[in-house]
Amino acid sequence: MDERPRYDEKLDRILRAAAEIFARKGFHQATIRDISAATGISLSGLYYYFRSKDELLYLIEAHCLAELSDGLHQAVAGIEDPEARLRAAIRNHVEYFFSRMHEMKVLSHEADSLVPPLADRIHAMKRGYVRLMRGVVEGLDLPAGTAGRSATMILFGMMNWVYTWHDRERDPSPAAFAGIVAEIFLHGFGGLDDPDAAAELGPVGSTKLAGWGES
Amino acid sequence: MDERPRYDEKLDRILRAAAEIFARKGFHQATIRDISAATGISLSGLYYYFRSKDELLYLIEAHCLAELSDGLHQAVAGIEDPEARLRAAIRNHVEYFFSRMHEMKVLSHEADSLVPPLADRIHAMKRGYVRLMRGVVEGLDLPAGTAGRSATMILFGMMNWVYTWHDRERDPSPAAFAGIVAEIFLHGFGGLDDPDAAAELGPVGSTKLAGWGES
Amino acid sequence: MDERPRYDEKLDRILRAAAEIFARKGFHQATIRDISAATGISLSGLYYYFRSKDELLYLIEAHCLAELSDGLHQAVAGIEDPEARLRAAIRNHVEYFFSRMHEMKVLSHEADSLVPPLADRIHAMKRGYVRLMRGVVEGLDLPAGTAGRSATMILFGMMNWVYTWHDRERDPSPAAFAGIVAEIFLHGFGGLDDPDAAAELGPVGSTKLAGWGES
Amino acid sequence: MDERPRYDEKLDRILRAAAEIFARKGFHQATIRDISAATGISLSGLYYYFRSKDELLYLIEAHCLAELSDGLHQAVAGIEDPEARLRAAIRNHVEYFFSRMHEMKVLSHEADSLVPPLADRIHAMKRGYVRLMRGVVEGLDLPAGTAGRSATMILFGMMNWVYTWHDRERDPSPAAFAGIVAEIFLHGFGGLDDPDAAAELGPVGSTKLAGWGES
DNA sequence: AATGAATGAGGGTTCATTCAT
DNA sequence: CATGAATGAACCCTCATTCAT
Repeated sequence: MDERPRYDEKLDRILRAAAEIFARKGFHQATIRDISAATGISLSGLYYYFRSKDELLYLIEAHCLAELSDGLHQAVAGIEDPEARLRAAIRNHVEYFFSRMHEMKVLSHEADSLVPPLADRIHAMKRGYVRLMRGVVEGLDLPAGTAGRSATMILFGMMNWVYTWHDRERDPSPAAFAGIVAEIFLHGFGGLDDPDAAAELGPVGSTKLAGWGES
Repeated sequence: MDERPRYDEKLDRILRAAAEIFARKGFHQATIRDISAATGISLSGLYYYFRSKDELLYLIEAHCLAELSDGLHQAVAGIEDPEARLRAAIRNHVEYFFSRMHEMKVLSHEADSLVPPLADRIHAMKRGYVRLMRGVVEGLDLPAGTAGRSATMILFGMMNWVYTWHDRERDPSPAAFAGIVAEIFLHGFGGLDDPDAAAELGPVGSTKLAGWGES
Repeated sequence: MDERPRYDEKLDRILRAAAEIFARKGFHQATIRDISAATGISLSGLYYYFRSKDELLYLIEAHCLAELSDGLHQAVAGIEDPEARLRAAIRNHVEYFFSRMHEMKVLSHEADSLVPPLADRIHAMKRGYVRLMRGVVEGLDLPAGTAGRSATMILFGMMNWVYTWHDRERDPSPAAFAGIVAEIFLHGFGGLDDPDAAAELGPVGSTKLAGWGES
Repeated sequence: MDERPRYDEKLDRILRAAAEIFARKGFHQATIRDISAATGISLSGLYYYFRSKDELLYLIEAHCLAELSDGLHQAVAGIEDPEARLRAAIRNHVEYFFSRMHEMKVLSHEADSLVPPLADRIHAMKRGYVRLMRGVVEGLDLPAGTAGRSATMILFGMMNWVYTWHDRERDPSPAAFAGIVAEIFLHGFGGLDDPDAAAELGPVGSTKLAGWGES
């Protein structure tokens, strides 16, 4: 009576369609009717799978955060070297981000769109994930007094901002992008003269992005 | 005769109030009534100052982009050293961001909220500003083949993401933050053992942010 | 083959649960889901027992009216004295009302909630019952010209209104209430100095009624 | 900002139309569109005059209760004789009831349709009015121990039930009805041989009532 | 330069009911 | 007998916008 239907195939279809629409139009501009049209499920039929539009957003975000956290745990497991751990963590984040671009854009962009009951749960999950990542960052040999929090947030900025500018046909592949981010974060832009990393920076293409990245 | 009123004091009041509300609730969730209540100007009275809610967003964003670009030109004028130019450019961006946090959050967050007629003009201005910044980035001695575009976008991510996590009582001051960003971008996280930059990293405080930064 | 299942135990359970819910929330505010939750029978399973929500209301009302009429016939059978007949009729009505408070509240309150096909049958039954009661009223030695209809309706008002105010912990018992009604109707409020009737008027208690009776 | 527009002519028109519709279809079955159609005011235009459908019901009920209470105060002012006071109080109630039949039906029938914030205010007003009436009832020379509460509620039942059965073409006029109620309540049905009161009891006519009164 | 009053076009959500299994 | 899944038709309410004054 209180339980949602299990995470079955149909719910997954709905969640993916909704993520795509939320990513494209924004949560508040997207309508349940849009999702109905995209899935072929009637307006009221959708409410069998979620209780409210808010809960739909919650389901998308919670699912992603869970996968993201699981991935991070596995990615760093068994790695001792601090830099290697960080590279693995960045690679996990970036590759998951690209593999679930819609969902991650929504997770990044609609942080304030959820309200208290559900927002609290998402924030708790996010806090947990950030804490994990911060632990990895602070595992580096930090100069005394350096604030890991700011550094971690700057790292997230480097990675999460990607949804505003990255063009698949023109910009680096996920793996290359992860390498660049790690290199800049660890050694600065100068480190990029690594010929292997640089070689993966893609050629010029076309884009239809509206944000900062439409240069 | 067809022109909108000049940028007078009252319009400025409206723009600032609107920016605060758009930043807090998001453009689409904010209502003209909210702005009416915040400014004390009647609903219909507001329409003397802008033709539509979209134009209101446009006015806020255009004003900011103009100031941001002007600032950048002045900031780098006369500086020859590539690293010094970049530090100046970063400092200009970051300090303007903090001085107009509401407007810059809106500019960063509502990139897709404008539609064609007005969106085009904003995008053109943004493109111009990004090109300027990219020029500064590429002025560094870059390893051959390195993609300035990705590097520039990563730099913007480091800076613009700040609206999601920065807490004035807890996190670094604008100047300190600008220094950290420049240092990481140029020499990596290791560079932060610069005692002067590190010293400015603030102590722990309280925050009520909902995004990635609530660690 | 086309017939609804007989009035079996399970239907009775459904009817009682529905009456309680209809009484509490009102017919139109109550949902079939409420009844599903209250009975533990699935939404679609309920439709084996009734064809529509309207029919459900009909079944409740028809059942009550039948019992009410049967009771009245038996109550006055063999009584010759007009006043005694009236007292018996009132007692039957009041005691049945209290014994089936939910159903009788529904019958009293939802007179307009049924539509033509079913409404007609209920109205016919109600008419029959009212005619019976009116006959009893008019059996009294009436002053010439006095309208029995108005008097009968006033008597029903005295009795049926009870669902809006009566609090079991505070107000007279069904038997006492029936006595009071009969006394007032026959001899007026002055007649209440009958010590036996008056003695049964209950003490003050607590109530949570929302209507006229929450004094 | 918090105040509703004054009780002007247009609001009055809306309230009367709404009362008629609420009386006819019931509060929950009536739609705002019904009211829009009946008044000629657009759906959204109506919301300039009330904040919600609930508040609309509240406005109707509060207005009536205020007039009813004021009327009662004036009706009994300066009358010393207990029976005369009661007759005046009954007359006020009954005549107001008939003059505002729709509103009073709504007030009587939709006692549970309002929810906490607004319901509380209505209940407080109702309680005040009932207390007034009860005071008048208890002003009679009551036999020791007689419960004024039950008697008062029975009196209200005699009067309020009228909306379920009274047919203007067939049943007594308001004044006559008030006289009958007073007579029965004071001296019982036998008192009706008063030729003057009895003379006003109307002849038989047709009715389309669905309740108990369609005899 | 400003506003009170009004509106058309949705948007999220509910609900009685059905039907394949 | 019983149910999980689905749906069409509404319903309340909101909001950007307009226009007479």
